[in-house]
Amino acid sequence: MRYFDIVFPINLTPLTYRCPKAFDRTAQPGMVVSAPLKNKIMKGILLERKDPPPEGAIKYFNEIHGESAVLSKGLLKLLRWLSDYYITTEGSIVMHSFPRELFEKILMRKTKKNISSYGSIDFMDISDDDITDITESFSIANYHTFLIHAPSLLFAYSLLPTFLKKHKTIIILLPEVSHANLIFNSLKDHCKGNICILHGEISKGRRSAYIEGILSGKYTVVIGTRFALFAPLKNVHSIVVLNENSSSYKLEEGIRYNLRDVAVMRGFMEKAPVYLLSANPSVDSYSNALAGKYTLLRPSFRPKRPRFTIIDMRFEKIIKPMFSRSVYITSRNRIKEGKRIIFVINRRGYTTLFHCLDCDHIESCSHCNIPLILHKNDASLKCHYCGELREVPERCSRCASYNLELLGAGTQKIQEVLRDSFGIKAIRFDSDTAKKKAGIQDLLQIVSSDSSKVIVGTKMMTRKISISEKFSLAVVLNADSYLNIPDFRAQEKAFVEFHSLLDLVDSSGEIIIQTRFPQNPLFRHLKAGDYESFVREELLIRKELQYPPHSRLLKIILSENGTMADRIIKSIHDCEKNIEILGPTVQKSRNRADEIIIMLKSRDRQTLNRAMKSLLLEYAELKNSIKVDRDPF
DNA sequence: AGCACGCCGACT
DNA sequence: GTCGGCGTGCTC
Repeated sequence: MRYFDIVFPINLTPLTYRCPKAFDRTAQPGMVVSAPLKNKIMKGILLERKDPPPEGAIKYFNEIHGESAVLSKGLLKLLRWLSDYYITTEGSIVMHSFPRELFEKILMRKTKKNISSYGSIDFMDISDDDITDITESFSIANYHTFLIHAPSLLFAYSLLPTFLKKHKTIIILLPEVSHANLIFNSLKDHCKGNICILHGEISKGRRSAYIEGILSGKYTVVIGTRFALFAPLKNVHSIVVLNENSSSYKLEEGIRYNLRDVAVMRGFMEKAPVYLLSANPSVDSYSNALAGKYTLLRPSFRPKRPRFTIIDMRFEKIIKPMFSRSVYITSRNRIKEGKRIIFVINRRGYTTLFHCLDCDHIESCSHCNIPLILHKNDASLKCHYCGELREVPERCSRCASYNLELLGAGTQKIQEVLRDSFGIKAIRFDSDTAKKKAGIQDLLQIVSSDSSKVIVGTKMMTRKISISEKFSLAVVLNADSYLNIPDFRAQEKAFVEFHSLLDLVDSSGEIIIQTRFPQNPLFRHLKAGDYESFVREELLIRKELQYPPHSRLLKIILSENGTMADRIIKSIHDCEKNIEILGPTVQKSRNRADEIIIMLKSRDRQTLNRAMKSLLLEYAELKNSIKVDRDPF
């Protein structure tokens, strides 16, 4: 008599079933079967069962669908690991992350339309001499993680054709849908119809066809976002994670894993090499490379780069709001020459502070307690966190004084300064203008049209503008807003933000950064283009403060207020001495009720896992209001 | 007492 | 996901 565990795509641990005699020879883990569950027949996946069957009556499963296993051994192992590491049931992982097409009827196939509206990029020619380390690594047919530090984003993308030549079955991950579409289009000509794309915006019909094609062996190259990593390929030869540092890989809903870490784990389970690829590697990955856990590969190609200029705002004369003398003069000259310029300011709206000169009161959001931003177009004060709108007051809401001043600047204000100073109409590119009916595609169209020379935008602009656009000058007007956020990754994020401007500026161009903290070592390393020194210095600071990667974090999110937080803290305190507890704090959210956050910090992950598992047992009746975030951002 | 409704836990 | 048990509250 054979027994199997079956995992159903519902939040449930695997359940044990008997294998009917007729399937004794054919049944194997990874197959899709139907089994009775609560008077219903439901589809699930067979898992291996090693322990003797549990006591009590055990039902038979009904039938097997398909000829062979749908999930490879590697994917099954990954499933087990995910449920253990992220402390959830196997069923919930299958429900959230595995293709639904494995269980549902394949929908009618629609005529396949190509994605054409998203454009494509021209890959650069890469000389074999520049990437000998990389091509040598191709001889490895076992698990190993390589971190490729590419000299530019275009170079990183341009490595893909080389990978496709060497590896037959390959998963290529990108952090965002738009990137995935772009690279899919660009790679199609390099493949012989064996490439498919999977992400949340692919229509159901096409997704079904792609999953079916992956199972039948038609598609061996899978490109995409989260869905692509769980593609049911039989044999994975290699996994490539592009822009591995991107925070978009970190999920903030459901099971909050970091796709990059899961990709490394799938490589391990499939015995396949994993390539993390970025022009700005994360400190986490880089430190793994320095520690010898990953192998660092650096192409010898060194492109000519634009130069960085750091402006010390403590001593510079400020001519216009946010415009130092140097920036004012340089931009005036470039505008005269008809050059293309981007201004980066990390704030939309008009002014950031509505400030009373008599009582120092700053108009703030009653819900989120952060300053409201003046939006001149719709004459309102807006909370950028919860979106609350308020009319612009004539008098201070605390002391009723008329003596109000506007402080700080956003994209609207900069647009106005550029108009008044240079008589030009700059394009505004932020989430306000991207949301308008014209939409982001139109905005990108306008940016690429020749008439648009000067653009003012937020971080969202620098991420969306294609790397085929080039500017001769980029100005970061308020660098300090990146540096002074209370996050142990603030320095790293800022470095990436400034460094990634290199991809948008001509090699003969210039990047100017205005700061009141020019002594920050980040700027020295940025100018020298020496990422490794930056990381080494950053790692020393994090070691001193015991932050990751020198420790592990685990975030507990409680959706129930009351005394629960205190009780939980006490339980952890009593059972684990090696865990540092931070909090509780209240997390305001724009679309959910307030949440209570408790942060746990420990040297090793096992301690955290142990504590969390016993905690969830102890508070089993409240498990629906306790969420866990491993390695939070 | 009888029945509709909603919440919550169990499902092998 | 979905069924059934159970408690609540309303009606006959």
